[in-house]
Amino acid sequence: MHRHIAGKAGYHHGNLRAQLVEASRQLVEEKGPDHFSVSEACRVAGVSTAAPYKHFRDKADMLKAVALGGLAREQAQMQAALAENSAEGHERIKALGRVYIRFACEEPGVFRLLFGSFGANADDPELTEKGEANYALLQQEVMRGLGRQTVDAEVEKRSLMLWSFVHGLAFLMIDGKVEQDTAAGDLDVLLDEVSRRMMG
Amino acid sequence: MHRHIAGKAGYHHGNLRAQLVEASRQLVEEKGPDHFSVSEACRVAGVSTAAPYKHFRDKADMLKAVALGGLAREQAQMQAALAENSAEGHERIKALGRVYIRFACEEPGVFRLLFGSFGANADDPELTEKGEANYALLQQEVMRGLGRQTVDAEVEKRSLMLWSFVHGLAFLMIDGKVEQDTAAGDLDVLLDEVSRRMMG
DNA sequence: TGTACATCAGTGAACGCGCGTTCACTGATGTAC
DNA sequence: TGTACATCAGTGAACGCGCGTTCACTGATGTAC
Repeated sequence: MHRHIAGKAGYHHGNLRAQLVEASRQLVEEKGPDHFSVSEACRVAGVSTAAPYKHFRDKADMLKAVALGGLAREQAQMQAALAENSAEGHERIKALGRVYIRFACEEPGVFRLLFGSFGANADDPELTEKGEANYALLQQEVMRGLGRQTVDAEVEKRSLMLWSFVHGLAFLMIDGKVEQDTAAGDLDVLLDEVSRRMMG
Repeated sequence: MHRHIAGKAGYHHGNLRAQLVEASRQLVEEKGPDHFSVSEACRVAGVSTAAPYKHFRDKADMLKAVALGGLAREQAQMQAALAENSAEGHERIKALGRVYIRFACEEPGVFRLLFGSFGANADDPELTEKGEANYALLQQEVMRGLGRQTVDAEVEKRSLMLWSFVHGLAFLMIDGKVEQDTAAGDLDVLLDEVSRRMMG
């Protein structure tokens, strides 16, 4: 039996796919989605460079798995935030914004991966679907907040305004254009003010 | 005399630096800032791969030149927009937003280059300075719009809200999350509504 | 005006590197008898 | 329970590639006399 890394169990450990995804996630986080390499993921997972091709079509397919994981975590965090905030619609929208920003700051590499086509996953239908599902959570809250029954043009407009704001702020923060610490204290104030102005 | 490409004039044409920057700009636009390579820029400029090192320290230095060009164009466009809009403060802020979005859509590669550290130019003081100078143009208009004399905390907050919005929208558009065509028609409506809500 | 010379922007070949992917293989596993 | 065998997840070596950068060089230019 070969041992390379704690948690690996030799030839047939039946776990390699998950382990490669985790190694890839770490690397995407450490070095950014560009600079991710299959070879390095193999090194981290303690496996030969040919091993991934038993589980993934190619490099893009590995990155897609990492992206799907990110979207799943984001969704879970959004749903948790909504579960904790059975309160007023306005608070629920703020909570979603906080999750979006927090996710970007905690996983900037994966957050970047979700945007900008790395490995030609730009138009992958599965990723698009999951991404839109997460966005739909915001749209639902905006709909409720405006007292509408359907996602009409007005709901879409308000949702886009809110998304653009948190998306831009998230990128400015992880790109170092806005101090994360400074914004951390003011973040609540900012989110409160923006969501009020956008939903009012 | 050797001729490789129209516009080049052989051994000492005295123009190579500018020509390499232009070739690099084209490539950054075509392939994105990641995927930019010195070798390819040399091919486009019709010059040996060693030539750039007479004009640039390294790859990062070439990208920095492209970024500076981008910031200069952005600044020029912002100033032109302000010159055309001697009107109400609100209109001037909208005009700046339009420029920001238009620049991102016309030069998505360069726009990306200006954010996210490509070639470790993240904290280059010259780039930071020019970037902040452009942002200062927005802050000035916000200051005027609010009737303030100085860039105080409130001005900074409103400016950041506006920047975040256009920045996020710009990225969502160039990343294909929001239809550029759809948004093009609605863009004015969107900018109008947001700037009103943010400045009101 | 003509010549010797210093300058320096270019060349072209080479370097070492890490990459994504393929290949024939090997050995652990589960199943049928 | 023991054995033969099919399966298939792993190996390790190799491939061709494009990259960033360095090197000794070369030839065009401008200047001093």
